[in-house]
Formats: sequence, C-alpha cells, structure tokens
Amino acid sequence: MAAQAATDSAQLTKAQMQAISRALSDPTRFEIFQQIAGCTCLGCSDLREHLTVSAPTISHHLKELETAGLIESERAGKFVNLTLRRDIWQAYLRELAQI
Amino acid sequence: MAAQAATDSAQLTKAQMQAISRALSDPTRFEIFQQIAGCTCLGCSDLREHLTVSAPTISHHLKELETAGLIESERAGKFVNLTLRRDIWQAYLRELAQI
DNA sequence: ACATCAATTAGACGGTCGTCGAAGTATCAA
DNA sequence: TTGATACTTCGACGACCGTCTAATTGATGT
Repeated sequence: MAAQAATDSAQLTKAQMQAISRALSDPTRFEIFQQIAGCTCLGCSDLREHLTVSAPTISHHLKELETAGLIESERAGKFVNLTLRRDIWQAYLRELAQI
Repeated sequence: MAAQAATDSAQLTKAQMQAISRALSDPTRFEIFQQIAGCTCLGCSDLREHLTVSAPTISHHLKELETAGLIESERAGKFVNLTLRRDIWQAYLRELAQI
C-alpha cells in the first residue's frame, strides 16, 4: 500500500508526520512501540506479558502503529511477528530534528 | 516550577516524554509549535494570522505546550512572547533517538 | 475615566479515542 | 473432527479533547 522505500531516506509527508505523532501520543501505544523497537522481532503474546490491557486493545494499537507506518506485522502461522520500520522511524526523527 | 536547566542536557522523565508526545499529537498544536520554533521570538497575534482557529483555542494550545515544557511564554505589556525551550526539545529528540 | 486592544478564563458541546467483553477467524495438534 | 491457541473484528460505553462563544482580566492611549 505505502511506499516501503528500501533506502533509509524516506521522505515523510505532513500527513505521515501527523499520523506518527498521533500514534505515539498514547502511553500504552508508546510502550508497545518501545518493546517492538527493542527486540529484533517479537509477537503479540510477548506484549501481553508486559501490559495490563486486553488482547483486543493490543490488537487495536498494533493496527494503529502499522497504519502510521511505524511497524510491520507478518503472520507466521498462529503467531504474528512485529518489526520496527527503521527507515520510517529515522525519517521521522530526521524531520523532527530539523525543526 | 520545573527544572529549567541552563545546561543543554536535561533528563526527561517518562511522564515528561509522554506529555511532550501528547502535546505534539494535535495538528494545530504541532503547527503552533513549529511557528514558535521557527522564529526566535513571536507573539500570540502573529500566530492567529497563520491559523484558522479562534484566540481562545490558541491560548489553550499554548498552555498545553507550556505545561509540557516545550515553550516559555513571557508577558510584555499587552503582548506575550513565545520562545522554544531548546534544551527540552533537544532532550526529547535525544531520548527518541535512542529508542 | 473611558475606550480599545491582547489575551485568558469559564462553560458547553460534539466528536474522537481507548478500552472492554463477546463473538468470529485462522492455525495447529491430537 | 474436535479442541485449543492466537489473534482480530464488532459493538458499545465512558472519558477525554479540540473547539467555540461569551464574559473577564489587564495594559495602553486619549
């Protein structure tokens, strides 16, 4: 759907910047994002062990993070593997840094 | 009230990180923040020329940005001068960068 | 003193958002 | 096939948030 951009220098639109900022504004979602960024790869179940919210809520947050372009989720049988999209994250930081 | 920290290496608590993220999550507020960061100093009235929201709304947003620690407002007679708190902003970026 | 202008406060309204429980889908194992 | 596990979707509810208008405070100029 989105650009994907193998290069590390993705250019973010105003809307994307906005979407990312919004995605990170919720404490629970921010925590989830940190966990995903910390590991090279982890699943939904791992998240639940460290959080106090229900499975549907986590699922909801993951979708938002994915829609914002911050993470990628890939099904592996029963499980889902979450990974950080470092290109997008770096682009976001770069954009913020030049404010 | 807060630490102020003349040094450029303020350390942000989890709560402060959260407050800043939240403050930047609204499009209008983000725009205001950018304007303030862009100039070395500007007033509320200048903001109104570039925004479509009412004066009370701007006032509300400014208070949120100030509470989050991102800006400083100083009265100058009838007017108010807004300035970016670069130490906090840098600390925020630094914190995000090490995620 | 009065009028004017800049900004804030108060109060209200409508919409959005995070959260949940319940039900649904998909995959694997026995 | 049946059951269990992993996750998602649906629908709803309560709280929060951005916005407004109206009223208030405070400072300046006449």
